[in-house]
Amino acid sequence: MRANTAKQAVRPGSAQPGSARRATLAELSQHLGLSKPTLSRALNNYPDIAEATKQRVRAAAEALGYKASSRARQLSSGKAEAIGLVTALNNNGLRSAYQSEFTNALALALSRLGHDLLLHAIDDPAREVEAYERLSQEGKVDGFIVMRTREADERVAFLKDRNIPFVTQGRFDGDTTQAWLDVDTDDGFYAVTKHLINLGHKTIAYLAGDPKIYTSRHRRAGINRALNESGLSLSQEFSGDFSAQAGRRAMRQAVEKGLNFTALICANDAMAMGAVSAAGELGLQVPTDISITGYDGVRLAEVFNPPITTISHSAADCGAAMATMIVGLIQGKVPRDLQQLVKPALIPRGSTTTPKGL
Amino acid sequence: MRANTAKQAVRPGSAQPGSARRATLAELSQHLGLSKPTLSRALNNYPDIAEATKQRVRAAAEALGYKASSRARQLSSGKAEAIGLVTALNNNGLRSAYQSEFTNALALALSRLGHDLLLHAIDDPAREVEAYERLSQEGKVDGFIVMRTREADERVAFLKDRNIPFVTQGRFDGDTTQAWLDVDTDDGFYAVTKHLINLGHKTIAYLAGDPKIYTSRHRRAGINRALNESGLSLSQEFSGDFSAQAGRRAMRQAVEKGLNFTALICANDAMAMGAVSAAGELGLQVPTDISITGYDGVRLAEVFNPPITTISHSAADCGAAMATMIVGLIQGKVPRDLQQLVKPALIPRGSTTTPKGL
DNA sequence: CACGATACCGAAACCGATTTCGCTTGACTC
DNA sequence: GAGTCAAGCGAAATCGGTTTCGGTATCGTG
Repeated sequence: MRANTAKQAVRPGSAQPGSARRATLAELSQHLGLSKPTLSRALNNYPDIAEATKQRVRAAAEALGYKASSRARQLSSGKAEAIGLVTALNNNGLRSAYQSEFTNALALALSRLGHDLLLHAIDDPAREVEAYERLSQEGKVDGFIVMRTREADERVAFLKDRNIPFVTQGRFDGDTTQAWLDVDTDDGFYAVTKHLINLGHKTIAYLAGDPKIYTSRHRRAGINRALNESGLSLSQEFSGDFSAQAGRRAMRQAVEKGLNFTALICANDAMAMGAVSAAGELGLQVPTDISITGYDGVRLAEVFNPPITTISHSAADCGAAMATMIVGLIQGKVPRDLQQLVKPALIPRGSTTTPKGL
Repeated sequence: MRANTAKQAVRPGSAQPGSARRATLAELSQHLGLSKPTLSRALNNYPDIAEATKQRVRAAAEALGYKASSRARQLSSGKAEAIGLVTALNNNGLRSAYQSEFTNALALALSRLGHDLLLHAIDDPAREVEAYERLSQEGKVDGFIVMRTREADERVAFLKDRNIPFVTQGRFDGDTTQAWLDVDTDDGFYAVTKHLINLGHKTIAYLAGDPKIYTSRHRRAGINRALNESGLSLSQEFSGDFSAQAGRRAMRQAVEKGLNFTALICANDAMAMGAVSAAGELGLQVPTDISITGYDGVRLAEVFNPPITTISHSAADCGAAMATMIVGLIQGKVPRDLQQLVKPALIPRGSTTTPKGL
């Protein structure tokens, strides 16, 4: 009998590339002379299996290249081991930068916690809830991350009704049992407004975003708080939809009507960048003629011309935090940090300075 | 006996919100007096089930709110019904905009084809292959989308070896059996170079990206082709890493050495925007003093100040196309469009004009 | 020495679908 | 009227794990 070429011989079906058949628990069982339940418990580190056995099992599993089939595990355990993230296709290429960073962080943190991230995109916003329904009914996910909650959010209503675990990005003021993470937008806009006031601005305008977004009123609240403290009030207000185009439009409107403010607070970076661009085209110098601020901390704002003063928080941190929350909820251990309010930071940059007269 | 409240009574376990227990095939079977296999085949529209029976089954399924458990189906059918997308966490917030758009389109198209998108993020690029291995070994996905292939790509090598279906974004020149989609970068850079030449530029520089990226040589090829046709050659060449910072660095370098060109072609939009920003800070007017071009069609480039002339293609179209390809591969029907070369389009904008002397 | 703990492990059921194989029927042929 | 064939459906196995419920040693204890 020849010395057999150990490694190849050990793993029968998968020597040649292509035959990707992996070892099953039954095979491992036969190989070791131990029952399937014992193997299962050994591999999952149950306390009622002898340490020596565990070692032996683990070694054999390693040698045979055994990896538990997640499909089988999911079926028998009744868990999908996955979290759903439903995103409606939006044409806002700027916001998606934040989203992308957030999503990646979320996926990373989830996988560390033994869960996958199931990304589901829809193009028809009207059928959003349907997506949640399908994913949960078919048992593809154990819970959801719900982004950018709205007032009277039908997604939230649905998930609550079905008792499906979920964490929202967006707070719930009344409900103390609902898990959410939110950015302290109020605080952020207070800071940026204060920043402008401290620079000497007395005529400040605001370009708002979609009022349906939950955080819209927090933005205005922060701004008003800062203005009130100094006995000021908003010189003018525009409304936009968070797009760069909206920023351009607002800027044009402002100039057409005769510019009556020295600083413009924008509800997000995209609109700020749009406004800055338009300002340049309209013969206004930023920041000497007009100061403009954003919100989000989109990386691009940093290299914009001029770089945009903004308020930012770590998308990655938020993603990681929400991952922990949702997995905690699913596993039944209600996290104590059920509701987290993240403080954003003011990042002063080149798009703001003292107003002209000063 | 009272008239029972029909709807609630029909579906036993799920009247009250919370008890999310769905009907199973066995229950449906009992309800209808038909066997499980028959139900399964009826619901999956097999030809050997009477049309009348199908109708009856479908109606009952609808009434009972029956949705097949994807977990069970996945186990018995041996398919994960999911495609994996592994992304290494990168700090490039600009590129992620493209990625996000692509990913969403991919997810949308996949779900239409009955597949899910499993997003897996990793932070250690060295363990990238490990992620592919785990996802496939555990049977979580049926195939992969591999982004931005590199020369001697170990991901590709691994997947090929294991015979796991995958589609790459990035071509393979030799291999005609490998499924890929690529952008005709060569064509795009030819176009942008031609654009500059037509404007009258004779001294053109190039800011390259990571040379390890497969497409890097296509960029240069396109540029050279256009230059050669006009008897020109590159005035200067910089190297960067696709980040906005790299664009700033290159611009500073160029000015320090005494600017000896009138146009700068950047390997992507992010670097172009960085370069434009830096140019402004260095007292150069874009485009009058220097023309700068990008590549990618990042939405933000559109509202940059000035808007960046760039070369673009639809990330969404690419995502959808790749979804079709990978699902086709998995289902064994090798698509005829196994290899797709997408033509990008030149988008002339404000960052390019005729050089100063003209 | 008998008895109850305790530590480890196994048999069988189970999760909820799909798949294989074969069994009825009725219609149709000769 | 026997034989053939297709249409329509069901029994049982299967996918590969986990869970439930016990069973067997081994050990200490009174």
